[in-house]
Amino acid sequence: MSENPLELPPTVARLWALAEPESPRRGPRPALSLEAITAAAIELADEEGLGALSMARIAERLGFTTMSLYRYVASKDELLALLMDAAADTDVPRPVAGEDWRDGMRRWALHQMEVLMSHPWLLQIPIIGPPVGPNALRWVDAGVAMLSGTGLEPWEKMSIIGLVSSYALSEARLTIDQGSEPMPFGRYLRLLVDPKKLPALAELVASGQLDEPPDIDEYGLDASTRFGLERILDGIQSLIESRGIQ
Amino acid sequence: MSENPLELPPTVARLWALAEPESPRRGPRPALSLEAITAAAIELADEEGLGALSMARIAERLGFTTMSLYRYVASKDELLALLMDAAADTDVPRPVAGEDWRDGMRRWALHQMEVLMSHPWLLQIPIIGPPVGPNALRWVDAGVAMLSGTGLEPWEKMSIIGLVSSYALSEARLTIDQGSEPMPFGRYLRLLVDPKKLPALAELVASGQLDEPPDIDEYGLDASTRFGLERILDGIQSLIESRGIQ
DNA sequence: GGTACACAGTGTGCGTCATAAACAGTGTGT
DNA sequence: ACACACTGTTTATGACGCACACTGTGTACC
Repeated sequence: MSENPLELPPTVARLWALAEPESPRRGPRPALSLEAITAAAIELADEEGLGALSMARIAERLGFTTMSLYRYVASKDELLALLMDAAADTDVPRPVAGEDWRDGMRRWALHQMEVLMSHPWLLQIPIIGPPVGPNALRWVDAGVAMLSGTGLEPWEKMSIIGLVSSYALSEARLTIDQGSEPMPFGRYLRLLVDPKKLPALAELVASGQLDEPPDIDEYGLDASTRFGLERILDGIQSLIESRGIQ
Repeated sequence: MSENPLELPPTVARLWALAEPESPRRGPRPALSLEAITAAAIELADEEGLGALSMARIAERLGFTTMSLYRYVASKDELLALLMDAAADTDVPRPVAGEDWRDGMRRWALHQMEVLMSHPWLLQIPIIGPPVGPNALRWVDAGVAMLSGTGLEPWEKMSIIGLVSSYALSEARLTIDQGSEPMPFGRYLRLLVDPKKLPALAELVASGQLDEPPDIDEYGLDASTRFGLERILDGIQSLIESRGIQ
């Protein structure tokens, strides 16, 4: 493992060292690598979910013993952080000629949800770190690129990236969770909402609209998710227009 | 434990049974209660965080042995679901005369973030269920009440509640996580962003705006969080105005 | 070329965890 | 009076993350 000249926190240093090959050292050649470990872990999680992702199970899948993994990662938490970035190692949506910022941002968000939902276990990882891995920053850069030409301030662009990302994450999580819920939300409401105690909500329930089966699109998302995204994009558009640009 | 005439999933049934006293049964009087268990658990989590929240530690705090808790909850996961709803047992912001929908929604969101941030361990709970507990639905009802008079469709109101809630949750989590991060995000970017690989992001970094210390308000929130919330509210406003109401 | 050293991988064991199952005592129902 | 349902306890299990010591391997140094 290379040195840490930037004095980054250890996990972040390891995230970035992934991209740099090792120089030869004393001792036996490593038969394992961090890449192999993360690949096996992702495969296992994809097949059996986060609950199956123990150090022992990962090591077994690689044909090694549990403790050997600790030569490569400091802890399981560090491995999880590495997995989050590794799972984002996909093609990133880039601006297309003639496409406006809004269509670009929408595409960026939808694609992010798609990636998240292709690894549902990602959504259950109990730790959060800032999105500073190589892949995470590639995604951020692509999102920022979608906003070029909007005339917004740098800090505003960064906030927008955060807003849209967090929406993508929340909605991906919600979509996945609904898939395993024994009862649709609308039915819960119908059974539980007492008009005397919850009058505003009871009115919505009485409309019957909350009972309708979700209208699922080609991304696996429902109308509510699309609606929320458009509201966010409307809000950003409102700000851009107030700047008298575009 | 009372019966389940509505045929709700077990955890949801237990969430709502909290509000109904037990009729006398055979056997010794229970010396424990679900209320006592949840109160002790919240107290322990508030003091020591989610990591300290084992069944053994909760039982010890109550002066009982671990396995006794299982007379009251089916599993630790069920207890966590109950805790999520119990922690939301606070005063709920209600519409105020003369306040418009936008101010109401902002207040609703900010107050939600405040509650979430007062129990940071809530943000780390690895399971998600739909917000169908008694307290969760009280909050939802209050949010819906803020939207009365907007002329929006019931399903649209429900989507907006979801959008604003998920934003509150995301931002509360982000705020808490930043508090324990060894390095500010701006500094990570300055160290890691190579203009050749990440040109759009590098431009933002070069502006210097991402280095500025966060401007924290009385809710403990930064400018970026407030900005994102206003964009969401702008988007909703845009929709309401497009309906020719208000 | 020989020896010291750093390294990779293994084996062992620890403390902690959630929870199954059996047990003992308690209070009601018949 | 006895059967039964209930509360809380005890005992034990399998699983987990990871500390630490050990063995064998390949390089660095003299």
